[in-house]
Amino acid sequence: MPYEHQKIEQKWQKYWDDNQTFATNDDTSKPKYYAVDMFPYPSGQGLHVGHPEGYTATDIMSRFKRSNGYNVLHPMGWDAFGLPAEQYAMKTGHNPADFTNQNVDHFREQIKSLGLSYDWNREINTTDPKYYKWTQWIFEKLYEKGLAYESNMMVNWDPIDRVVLANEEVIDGKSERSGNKVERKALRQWVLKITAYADRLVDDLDDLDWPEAIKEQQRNWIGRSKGAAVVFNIAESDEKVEVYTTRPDTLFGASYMVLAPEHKLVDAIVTDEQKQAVLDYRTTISSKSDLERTDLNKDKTGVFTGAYGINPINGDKLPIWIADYVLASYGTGAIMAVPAHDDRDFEFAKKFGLSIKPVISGGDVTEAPYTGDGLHINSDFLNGLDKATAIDKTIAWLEANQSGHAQTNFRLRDWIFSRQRYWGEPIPVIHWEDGTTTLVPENELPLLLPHATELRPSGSGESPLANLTDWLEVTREDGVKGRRETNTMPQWAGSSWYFLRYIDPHNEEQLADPDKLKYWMNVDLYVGGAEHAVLHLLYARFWHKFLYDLGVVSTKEPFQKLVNQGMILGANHEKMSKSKGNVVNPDDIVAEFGADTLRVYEMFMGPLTQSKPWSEEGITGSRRWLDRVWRLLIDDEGKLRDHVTTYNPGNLDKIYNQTVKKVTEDLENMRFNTAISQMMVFVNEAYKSEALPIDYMIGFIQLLAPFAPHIAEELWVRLGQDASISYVTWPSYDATQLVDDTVEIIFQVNGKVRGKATVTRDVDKDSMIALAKEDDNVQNFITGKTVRKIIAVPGKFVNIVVG
RNA sequence: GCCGUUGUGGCGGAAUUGGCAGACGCGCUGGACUCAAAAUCCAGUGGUGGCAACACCGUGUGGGUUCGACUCCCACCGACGGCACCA
Repeated sequence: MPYEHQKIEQKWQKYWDDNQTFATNDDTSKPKYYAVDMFPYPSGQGLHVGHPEGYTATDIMSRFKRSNGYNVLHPMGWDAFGLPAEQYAMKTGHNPADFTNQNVDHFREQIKSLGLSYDWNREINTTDPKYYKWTQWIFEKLYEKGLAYESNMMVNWDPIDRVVLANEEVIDGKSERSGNKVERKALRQWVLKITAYADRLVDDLDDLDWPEAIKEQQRNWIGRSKGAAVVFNIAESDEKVEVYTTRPDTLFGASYMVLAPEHKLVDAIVTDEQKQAVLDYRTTISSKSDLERTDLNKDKTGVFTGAYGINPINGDKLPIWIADYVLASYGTGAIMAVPAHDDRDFEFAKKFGLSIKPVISGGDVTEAPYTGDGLHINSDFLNGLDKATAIDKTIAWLEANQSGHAQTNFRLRDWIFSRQRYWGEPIPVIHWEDGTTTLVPENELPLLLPHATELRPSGSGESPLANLTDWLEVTREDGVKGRRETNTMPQWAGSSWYFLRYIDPHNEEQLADPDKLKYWMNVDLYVGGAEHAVLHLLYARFWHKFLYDLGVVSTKEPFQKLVNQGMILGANHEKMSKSKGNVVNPDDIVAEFGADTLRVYEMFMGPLTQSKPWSEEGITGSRRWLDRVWRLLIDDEGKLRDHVTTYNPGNLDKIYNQTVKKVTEDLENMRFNTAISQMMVFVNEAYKSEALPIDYMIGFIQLLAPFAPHIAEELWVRLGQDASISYVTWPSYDATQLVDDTVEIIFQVNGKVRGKATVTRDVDKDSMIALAKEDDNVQNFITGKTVRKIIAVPGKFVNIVVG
């Protein structure tokens, strides 16, 4: 009887469901293992072959840990709010909730067909009011602690359709949908003060078991820098400008100043002659995106304001310019320009004929800026000092003269938390006509998203919720009228804490039970795509730290170990996409070859963390191997083959024990591709053997089970074992079987292999050298030459150096 | 431009601590089975030369360290991903 994957996979999936094999309890007597996949956005496209890669990896680890006596929590859920649903709803006139639920059902069915050992009783959905009640609750806590505030922030604005656009909806400065030219416009937004946690978000990275590259990206994103704030008085004015610099030591070299065009002080200091030029300049840059202002335009632009700043250290009068290379959102939105020692300032100074004054020796600043270290010149009391000393001395001078102070800055900006969208968690806030703002009382949460039959833009830049007057307008007991917040939360909100809810998903009283949180946190393994390296992981860490401060969770960090799976590319080595026609649908693979084949193939393709191309031949190879495993044990009539016996002639002892060792170690390190390769070697050896000792077959099936659980369960019972394999103790190996009495050693001459010999394991150095010298081929290379040196490592090799 | 990742047979990849480069799979070649084919099983398979033993070349390129380098160091080139003119 051939290997019938469809029958077998259906049978065991039903068995696991009926027996609740993977339902997890809070048995705290066992060590715990918490494995989480980054939950998917249930798009209308359905599952992609990239999804099962990470899911299989965490599933293998979960199954492996169950066999090793761990209490394993392995859940799945849906990140189901999001822009595509809203766009689709606008286009078709449907409510996003309806087809989102259909998409979720489709995803669940597809994921279940892969035989993943999730505890489906813990399934969560970010759009479920029982879930988002707690998302709203966290927001309210943030608000109460002063970490959520309203502020005018720049957004992408379509001036004709009067809607706010996401960055991804803006293509070449135009709206993807309407084609209208997009402007930057300041709009009232809810903002979360993530910058209050900046130091901790950097410092606590050190203890995490994350890829170094991801940690580095987070550090760069947060961008902590140490420098100084310097205050410049403005000539013929009472105003002052504060600038931020990482190089206060170059203060004597400052030759002009630049304010961001949006800087508050510009209007106050601009002279009448320059007013029009400043206005015009602002207009030209207003339509530019950040990208256009920076990367796409290498040619520096700017306008003189007519005003001058006074350098506190030497009284120099410095012209004040505005230029878009200075950003309002970083530092103080103003800089002192030292063109001799900064690339950008140099370029700007050259273009506009501003003076360039060297204050550090080492380069030729008529040619290029010098940014290296060196002794200071033209700098009064700093002359002759190096960079570090001069920085300290300048800061001391600034502080003594009330002209500045040491300052740490972050590149990280506060998190714009509101979206002008319908399909998101409502922000539980009411704006009253008396000018006050209050939270929706905690006992009234969740604030439900009202059902909308037809979504229309509000026309005011507000979300479509502004059209729903019944929901929008509220009246207090004292008759004061109010209006609900029409902004909703971003998709990042629900995904910033979902791994906590899995721990206690049905709790109506609190976000999750503290004792359960204490037992299960942190997440021991978190797997997902590298595209979330910064934003999602940073936001989730921020919320977690906030919840830690509140005493809700007892750990500082949410994810102890993080692994990023690589991308699965199309057969042409390009990213899979509909337009390229290289998309592979996992449903087709499961139907034709089976889920076990898909799992084995995706794990065998290469290291989990690397991108690798899909191959049609590759998948058939994996299927062929599972066929081979089946036929090794089962004959044409569907019976266990007679050569599976209790008699052990010993010829498989070594390879079996090697295989158990290698697969176990590879699993511990998530090296799935080499684990599978070792099992293939074992099967190849088993095919050559007359007798197959049943104990070895049982052990082998256990090794196979995490990778290909359905076929493993089936062969397991056919080997006479009780169903099911999921919690059976992992096999061990006999280390004494791994060592041979003899070893093969190699003979080298000048580092090149010239011969080999088989010797007893405990052979000594001298006899190895003697054997080497006797070797015919070695003699070809050493006779007539002087032996200069001999290196011998017992049991490994002899290297004779001749010259 | 900057940052990150990455370069090994025809292809995916292995070599975990500096010690036989190419495990395993795909593909290809040959054999067995078959009337034949498919499937399956067995064997071979980095390149060049040689009947062979074996020799030379070979891990993106050029240098270096070392008895010995895919592995360590320096410089460069290509591919992929991300993006901040961050003062």
